[in-house]
Amino acid sequence: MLQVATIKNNLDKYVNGLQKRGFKGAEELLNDVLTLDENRKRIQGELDEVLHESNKIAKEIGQLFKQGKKDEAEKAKTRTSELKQKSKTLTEELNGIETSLTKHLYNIPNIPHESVPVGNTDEDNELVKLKDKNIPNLGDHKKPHWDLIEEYDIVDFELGNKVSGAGFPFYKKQGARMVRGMINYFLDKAAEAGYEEVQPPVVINEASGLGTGQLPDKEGQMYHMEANDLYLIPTAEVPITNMYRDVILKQDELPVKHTGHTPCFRREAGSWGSHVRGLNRLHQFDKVEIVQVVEPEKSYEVLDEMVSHVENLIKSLGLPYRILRLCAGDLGFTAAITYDFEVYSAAQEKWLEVSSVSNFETYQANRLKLRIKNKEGKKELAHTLNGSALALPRIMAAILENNQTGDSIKMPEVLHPYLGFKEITRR
RNA sequence: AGAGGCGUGGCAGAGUGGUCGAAUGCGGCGGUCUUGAAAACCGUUGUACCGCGAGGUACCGGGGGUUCGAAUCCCUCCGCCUCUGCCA
Repeated sequence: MLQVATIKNNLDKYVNGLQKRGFKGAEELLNDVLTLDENRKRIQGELDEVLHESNKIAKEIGQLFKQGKKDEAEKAKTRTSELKQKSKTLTEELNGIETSLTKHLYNIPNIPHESVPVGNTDEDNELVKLKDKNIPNLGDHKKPHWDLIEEYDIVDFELGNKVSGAGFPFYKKQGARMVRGMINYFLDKAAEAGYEEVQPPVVINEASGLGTGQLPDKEGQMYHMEANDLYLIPTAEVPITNMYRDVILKQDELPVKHTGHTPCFRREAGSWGSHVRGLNRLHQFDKVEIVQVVEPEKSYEVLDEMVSHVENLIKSLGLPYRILRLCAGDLGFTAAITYDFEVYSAAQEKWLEVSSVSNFETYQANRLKLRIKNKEGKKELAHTLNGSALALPRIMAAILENNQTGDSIKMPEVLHPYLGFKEITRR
């Protein structure tokens, strides 16, 4: 969430930033926010005065009772009724303004970093790096992964349909082992890079959803359990980042680096089509996430560090990949900048997004009330960042397709120790 | 799930209607002393908002209520503990 004071001091910058995103009516909305804030201050001031007055009288009454001057005390009571009425009115007015103000702020996205390219759709995303030399020539054996998984019996969508529904597959045999192996590999690599492992809950409350910005923006995209008013997490970002909600970090606790594996649940409402097949899009998938909380001055340096961590992971798996800097229009609600990683899946001849790494600057921290106490003892909002390292199903799809030989599917060497086999075979 | 108890500042722990933003201890910070450190002693030490400032307001798990006045009384929600029950 943006800070009112910052909006006020940088109105043009914020208007431009939102317009860059294609956000309609930015100027009007921001002006509304400023007006609401002005009103808030004014009413708060009036209320404070009224409360001051009635506090004073209440104290006097206390004194009078103590001195046994009951009559005078009773008389003083009558003076407060008008004040009470006034404070009630003002409080209601204030609550109304504050509700409206937060609602406005909740619905304003982050503004893009200056390096974010202009654009409206994914076609305007900027290609930062392309490593496609190792795209295999599959020749005669060029089966998409949805055929391969049936042939080798490693993922079962039918079974998933029966037990849960579409988009909830069973991984079987060497497929199940592959999932477990990749999770362990990714977690080990994150640990090597200094990320402390956590295993967070996979359900979150409303406050956490608001904290990282999934709510109210993505309300309809999360599974909601009404009986308990809890949500299934769409990413480990939510529980892990919310570990630091209402926290003031000391300098020596920084940087905060966490990694965690969780299943991720997404309703993907409205995003299904004929182009979505196999592992390309699921309602439940596994992901290893990396999260950092850092000082503002260091966040862009840290962003680069996270980008290269993800890049090294993909490289180590031997997959062709490209890195994109998302254009303003394609940027997530809370992000100031995002790098997407895509791997090339050679049989379906498609680039698949497998990671996105983002800097949220103070946007989440402001909602989370996540602050840093700096050397001078002053508190400032932290910067939060996160990235997928990595999301599994599409990685799996690319490995299966790119490494098929006709008789087997070769596994990347780095995974061998994690799998207990070097290739997937028909059995 | 049922019964009972509890939820106070970084921590521990007083406080059952006014003088309480809150005793006391520990911890933290500053100082005295010391070659240095410890101990001892002195001082200081919550957060947010408004205001140039003086100062004001709010906050004792969350929300609501009673009252001139609430940490204190009532309602409700959440959480924790104990016992009973149930169950990975």
